Amino acid sequence: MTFFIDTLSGVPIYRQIIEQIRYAVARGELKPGVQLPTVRQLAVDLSINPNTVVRAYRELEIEGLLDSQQGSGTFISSKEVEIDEGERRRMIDQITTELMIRAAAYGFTPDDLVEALRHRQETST
Amino acid sequence: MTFFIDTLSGVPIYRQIIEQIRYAVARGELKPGVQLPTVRQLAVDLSINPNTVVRAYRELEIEGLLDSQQGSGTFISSKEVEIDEGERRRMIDQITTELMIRAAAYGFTPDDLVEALRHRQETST
Amino acid sequence: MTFFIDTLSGVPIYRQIIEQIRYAVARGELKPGVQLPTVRQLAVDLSINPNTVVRAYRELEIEGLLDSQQGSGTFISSKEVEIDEGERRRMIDQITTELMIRAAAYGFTPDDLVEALRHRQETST
Amino acid sequence: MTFFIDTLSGVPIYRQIIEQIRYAVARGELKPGVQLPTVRQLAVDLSINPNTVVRAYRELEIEGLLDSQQGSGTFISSKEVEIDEGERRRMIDQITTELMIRAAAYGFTPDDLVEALRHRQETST
DNA sequence: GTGGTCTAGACCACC
DNA sequence: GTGGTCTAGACCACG
Repeated sequence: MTFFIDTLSGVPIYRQIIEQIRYAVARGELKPGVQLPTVRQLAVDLSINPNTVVRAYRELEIEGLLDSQQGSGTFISSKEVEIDEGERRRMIDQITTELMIRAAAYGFTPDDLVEALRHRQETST
Repeated sequence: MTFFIDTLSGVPIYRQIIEQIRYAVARGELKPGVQLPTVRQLAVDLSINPNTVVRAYRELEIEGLLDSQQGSGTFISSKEVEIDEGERRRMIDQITTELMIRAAAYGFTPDDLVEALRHRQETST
Repeated sequence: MTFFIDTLSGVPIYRQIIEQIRYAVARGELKPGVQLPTVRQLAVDLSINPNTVVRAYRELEIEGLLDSQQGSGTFISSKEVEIDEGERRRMIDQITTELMIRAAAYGFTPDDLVEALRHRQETST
Repeated sequence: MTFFIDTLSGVPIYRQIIEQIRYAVARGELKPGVQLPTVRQLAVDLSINPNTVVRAYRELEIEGLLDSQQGSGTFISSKEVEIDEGERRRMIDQITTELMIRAAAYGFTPDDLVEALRHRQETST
């Protein structure tokens, strides 16, 4: 997989990595057993500090999404990570809330957001 | 105006204040010349440190949205702050992008988001 | 005399009053014995707090430029205020220093300042 | 770069830092990408509180002149900060106006100022 | 009373 | 190690 890091967004790098891996798994691009880039390799590729990669991998390992095997590498965990449906529900609620507030601060209505989302879908199709 | 601070969200308090004021001005609730709560008063109301309020007010003053007058108080700036339309466009793009990535990390599609937004609107009607 | 107060400049109001009186005296517009507006009158005229006028007058009285006479008003002092020549020298040095630094922060050279000053003189002639 | 703080001038410390950085950038001493002293280091060097440095850096970051990267340091922003020529013009006007008023309060004419500026240039040559 | 500045020191997030 | 945020409390400038 390819990563895209935006150092200007203010979003921590390790978090960007985490979310992109989670996303890739969620949509099936990364299947159980697949090997991820090594810590050092990814650090070089993204021109970032290896510790940052370590931190992202470790957090996903704790979560159960990855399996790090000493000496051989890091892999997508075979055991499906079931996210509790209630938790998932709360998650999308939290996300929409935060972003409605942020959009509202610039005078955007929820309708504007919906339109922007639709526009994104069309252009990326 | 009334403020609502969520200390658990991870969003800095001063930033929450900034966005709520920006929002109130954007939707016309706070008009030019109107006085904001004093630094000390708002600090007491929100049970936070006065310096935190100072910081929020100061940032908005630099931006030109507020006018602080030593000895008399802090007011909504009389000069309209023109937000460049291009900038506003970039803003909603950035917001929706972040929204989509974070949602995708939990397996939500843009359609799920639109639905969540619609649901919000209906329930709040 | 007429006063001009700029509340947006950041320069304290009482200081603007002080400097304008000092200036008027320096160039001979206000001669010894002349009565200044009463505190209340000036406060009303400039739409400011009477205490602000009191402060300006008091500071000039301490300096010896004004004489406040209980019950009758405030007057330009009859005794010439001799400013020590050394002090005057230090004053202009301090002023030029501060303003060269401030101008330099925006990339202006002393030559730019000289030119700007000359331009002022011509346009105001 | 080296900083010089004058605690007796009445000019806030954080503002002195801001102007000296702005100046150094304006005259090309600090180029894009160059790292500034760390917050703690500069605080020690100048014998001031780290928060005061933070405040100066922060203001310049909002302005776009600096980039602060958590964990690595504070740098001169790569993106050139375009100062609008009209704004620059207004700036020197405001500065010279203030200079002339303050000088006039002590009986100095614009010519005296020009002379003082010239004198400065010669002696510093 | 108002806001402005500074200090001292804490804890967190990130690299 | 770096910067980011917040608190507590001081003193000053201003109206």
